[in-house]
Amino acid sequence: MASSKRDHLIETALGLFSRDGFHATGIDKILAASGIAKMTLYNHFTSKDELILAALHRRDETFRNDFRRKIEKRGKMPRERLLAIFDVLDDWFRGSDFTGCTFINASAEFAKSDDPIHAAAAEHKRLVGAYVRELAGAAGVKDADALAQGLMLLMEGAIVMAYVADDPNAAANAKKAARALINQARL
Amino acid sequence: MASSKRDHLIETALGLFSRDGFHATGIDKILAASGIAKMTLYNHFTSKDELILAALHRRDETFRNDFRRKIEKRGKMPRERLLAIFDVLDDWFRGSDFTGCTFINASAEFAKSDDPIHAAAAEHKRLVGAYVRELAGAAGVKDADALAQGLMLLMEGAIVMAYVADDPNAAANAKKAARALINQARL
DNA sequence: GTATTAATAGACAGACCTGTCTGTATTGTC
DNA sequence: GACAATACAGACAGGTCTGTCTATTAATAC
Repeated sequence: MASSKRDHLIETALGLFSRDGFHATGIDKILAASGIAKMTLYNHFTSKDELILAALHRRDETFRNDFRRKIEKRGKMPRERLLAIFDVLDDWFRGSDFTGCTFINASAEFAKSDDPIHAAAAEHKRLVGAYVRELAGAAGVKDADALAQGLMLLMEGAIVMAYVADDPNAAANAKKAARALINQARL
Repeated sequence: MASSKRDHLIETALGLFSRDGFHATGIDKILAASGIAKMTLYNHFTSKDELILAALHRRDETFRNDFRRKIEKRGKMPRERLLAIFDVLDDWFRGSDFTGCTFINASAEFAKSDDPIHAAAAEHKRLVGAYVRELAGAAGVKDADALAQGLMLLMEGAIVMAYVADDPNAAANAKKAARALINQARL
């Protein structure tokens, strides 16, 4: 309970950062949207960057939890789950609140690779990749590393094509390519 | 000659936008880096957004020209060229000035899909996709559309993994997956 | 050589940004 | 009901941003 304001700030900030971008979202907008006073924010976070990091951390956790849960609900067999990835992406892309990958967007705005925000984005991708690797491993293919890397590329590519190029078939196309990769990985 | 200042502004702005981001690059930085007066800039462009659009247009042209030239130098056979895509990407990623895809980054900062800047990014991806489709068509596979879409996903995924996740093998991994897609597309 | 055009430096307005400060009100705890 | 912690509104400082304006200088054309 001690951190209900903190939570509310993180959630509000995350929504605005995702929708409008990080630089385009000022502290004042977050305060107005959340109805929280400025000093309360600076009581919980030392700076805007720290709030951004907290928001990304929150997003990483909820994203990966939801991702895993939805995939494992859609398929029981490892091979099904590898393909289910792209159905989950499809749902995500088609949602009215789809604003691309917040981590890719964060990396774009905080370009230096040693920026903590950029590093948080890299870590997110590493963790998602580890989960895909886990799924590929369970599928018992010959080279699970290579398959996982290939699927990860298709996933990230699908996000970009859906968001930047506004391609409504990005996830379906990626699923088709993923099927080819999985078939080729047999043995 | 009439537009040497204009050219210089575009080149300077493009470099700073790519390296530091669009919002993080103020007009004054561009002026200082180019040694051009503010009124000269606002004589050639009505606003910063218009300069951004001009810079993206320049980047689109040079990128696609270089891309095509390098690919067609690396391979003569259509199938070779499809794979050469990923060698060209590899060189790009390894360059010391690699800052991700300027268009993906622009989309992140100008999130609204009806923003002219976002639209310019979408158009760039469409044009690159058309070129890949052209290469796939020349390779005489069964479903050239599907192959081109699959390769495009791998390309965009490689850019993201190289830039966001700092994966030095992104292009090589993508090439491996591309080979699998091409092999499966036979006939 | 003179008229026109283009570029210059730099001040300026007005808006927005982050982060600090003050003094008051509200909350939860004992 | 008293005390401590938390949150409040809102002013404020100091900086940055885009875009405008002015007055001067350089280049170009006829």
